[in-house]
This record gives sequence, structure tokens and C-alpha cells, in this order.
Amino acid sequence: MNIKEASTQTGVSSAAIRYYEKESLIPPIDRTEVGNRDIDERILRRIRFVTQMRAAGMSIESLRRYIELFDAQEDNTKEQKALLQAQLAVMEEKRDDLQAAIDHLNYKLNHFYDHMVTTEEELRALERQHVDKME
Amino acid sequence: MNIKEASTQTGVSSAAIRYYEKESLIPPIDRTEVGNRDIDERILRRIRFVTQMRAAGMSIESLRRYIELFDAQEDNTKEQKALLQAQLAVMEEKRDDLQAAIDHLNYKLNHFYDHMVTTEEELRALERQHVDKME
DNA sequence: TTAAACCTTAAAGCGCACTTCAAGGCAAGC
DNA sequence: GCTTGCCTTGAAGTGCGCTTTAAGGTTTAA
Repeated sequence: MNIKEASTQTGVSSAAIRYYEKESLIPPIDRTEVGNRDIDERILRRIRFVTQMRAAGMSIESLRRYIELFDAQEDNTKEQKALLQAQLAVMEEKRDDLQAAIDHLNYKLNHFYDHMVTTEEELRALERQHVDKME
Repeated sequence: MNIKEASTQTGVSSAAIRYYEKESLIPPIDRTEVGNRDIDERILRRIRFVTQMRAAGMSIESLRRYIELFDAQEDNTKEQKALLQAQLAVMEEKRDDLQAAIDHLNYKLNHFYDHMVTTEEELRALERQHVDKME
């Protein structure tokens, strides 16, 4: 499979695939006789893994170190587990921050519906809410 | 409160606070007689709101448009609700992507413990797993 | 044989979100 | 009066993660 096809299959641009290879986020890719990249399923899966971790907010540098450790021949099980757990902790915190922001926006959205209620108390609460609408 | 104190309280650098004001992510800040910023609780809350949304992955530009709409005098309730819902959808998708990546890493972490099991079948499964350790 | 459509590399360019710098002002303490 | 420590502004610089460009090679099809 050429790089164009791999790009289509993964949604990652050809240039980005080359960039990932250069940065060692994916293993060295086999070449055809004339020097063109010949991408197989294994590489595709790696590209998708990189995409997923990038989308999860992992930097190129972290990802490179992470992959380096996992690709190493030596048995780094302990370090690998520690790294996995550290990365998990980072991502879980990120997820929780995101959830907090979602809750915040949901709270604001729910308070829009107050415009439909009419008791005195609710109108006063609404007024207070309106002033601080952004917070 | 001067900008240094506001920076300490929010964990946002003085330069970033100035930048946020320039980009209209926070309202124009009152000045003392000599022209120094005098930051109050309302501004602090805004800075924290901006920080939270930034951490949730919202761009400066999106945030600026969002805040512009919410600060407007006219009653943009419909547009505001639509914007809130759109932003919520983006963030929920982001959260789900993050969760998928977390699940992926957890799966890998759990498979490390297979190194302690010993039945033939499990060893064969482990072998297959080992080859694709990165995926 | 020439154009189209793919590929290669190295290097330069770009947008974002700040950070840092330069040049200067004000207020307090020695 | 001078140093310290805060502040101001505008402009330039920075790091990341690609994208684009330039210059060229190969293959296919008309």
C-alpha cells in the first residue's frame, strides 16, 4: 500500500505519516525497489495508535519516549508498567477536567430553561444568574 | 489586587492575563490612577473560566466568539443555547476519545499481568499479544 | 513524448498560544 | 539619590506539530 492509500485509510496526511516516521513514532517503513514506502497493516495500526494518543493530548515527545521504551528489546516490564500507569493518570486527570468543564456548561444550559418559569423567587434567582452569566 | 497577585491566585502568568484581556477573553480591567490593572473577584472568576475551557481544549478564537455572544446586550438566547450545545458536543466527543485511549492503555496494562499465568493456551495468547504489544 | 499522478528528500513556512524583551514609569526603603 | 520591585506597552521571539515548497524520480496512458 502506498502512502496515499495509507493516508486515506487512516485520515492522517501523507506528510504527517512521513513526519511520524522521522520522529520514530512509527517503525521504519519498508520501501519498494524505487524507494517508495510500502505500508502494511502493522504500520496502519501504529498510525492509528499514534492518532489516538495524540487526540488524547499526548505530546510527540512523550509519545516518542513511550514508544521507544516499548520497542526496546530488553525486558523493561517494570518501567513499561510505570510509564503506562503514569500516562493513564495524566489522561484520567485530563478526562476529569474535561468532565468538569462539561458539567459547567450543562449547568449554564439548564439555567436557560429558567426563562420559562415565573415565580417571584425564581425570577430573582434568574436575575442573579444573569449578572454572572459567564461564571 | 495587582496582576502579580491575580497571577498567584489563578496560576495564570501575568503576561497571559494581559494577553487574555487583549484578546477579549476577559472584560476590560479597571486601572488605578497610575494605569495599573486592579483585578477584582469577577475578573478572577473569568480567568478561571477561561483556564477551564482552555484546559478542555477550546481554542482562543472559539472562546472569544463564545464570550462575545454571551456578553452582548441583545437577547441571543437561541444562539447562546445553540453555541453552548455545540461546544458541549465537541467536548463530549473529546472526552469519549480520551476515554477510548484510557481503555486502550488499561487493556495493555492488564495484559502485563498475563506474564504471571502459565497455562499453554494463555502462553500462546501471550505470544500473540507480545508481537502486537504496541497496538 | 509528453502529461498526469504518484512518489522521494530537505528545508522553509505557518498558526497558535503564549513568553520574553526592551524601554520606561511609579512607590518604598536605605 | 539610588536600588528594588512592582507596573506599563508594543514588538519580537519561541516551541509545537505539522504543512508547504522545491527539485527531482518513476510509472501509466494517450
